[in-house]
Amino acid sequence: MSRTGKTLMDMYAAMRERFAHQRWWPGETQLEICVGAILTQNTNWTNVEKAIANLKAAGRLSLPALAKIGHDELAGLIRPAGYFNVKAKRLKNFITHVWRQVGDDLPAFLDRSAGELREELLGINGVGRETADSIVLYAAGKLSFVVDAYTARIMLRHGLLCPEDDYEAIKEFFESNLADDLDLWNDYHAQLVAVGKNYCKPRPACDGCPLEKFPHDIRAGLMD
DNA sequence: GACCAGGCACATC
DNA sequence: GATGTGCATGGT
Repeated sequence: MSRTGKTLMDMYAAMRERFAHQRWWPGETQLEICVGAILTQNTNWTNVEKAIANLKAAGRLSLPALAKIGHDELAGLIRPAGYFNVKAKRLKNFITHVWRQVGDDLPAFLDRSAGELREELLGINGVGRETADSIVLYAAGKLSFVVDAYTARIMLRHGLLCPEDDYEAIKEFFESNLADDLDLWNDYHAQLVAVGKNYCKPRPACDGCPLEKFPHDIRAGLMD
């Protein structure tokens, strides 16, 4: 293993010791994972849980039900997840795409190589790189490392990547330095999210800094 | 009241 | 190709 690979594994060990295995994705079925992946776009997971609970309570968390549901009803059910109008469209795009291809047989849709499935998903309007990778890794159970805002922020702050590294560069960094181990890729991303949620905030905590009383946006007040 | 949360598409330059 | 903007609820 490369020195970089060893560092990544040491980081994983440290996170794992602190948080324990995260047992992701938090969803009972492949469909629930796909739905959650779309609903969690730029949104706190607790809000997504409310939306998914609404779908379950309404008996709408199935491919046939979602294939039939109208925009207004769907938007109303997923309202707590935020961006409910755009997410209703994105969810519909995904469901319609799958339904036309395999009907109610989601496992059949997911049953192809990671690369092929990723490209297929990226062709759906509303499914971007993170959403596609989440579905490939967590719903299909195939090797595709998931990069998110936490991942980029944490790795940047630890000097393991540059500000100009884009999604694909970060993804490649992990995929080429970690062993091809589904459980490792699964939990590595989940551990990074745990670190991000608990410690690695956009505005770093600056307790004790001599400049603490000067706000980070000090220039805004000087521009008048 | 401000900030933040497991993005993405689209308009504009 | 890079940058800016709209989308929206709910917790801290």
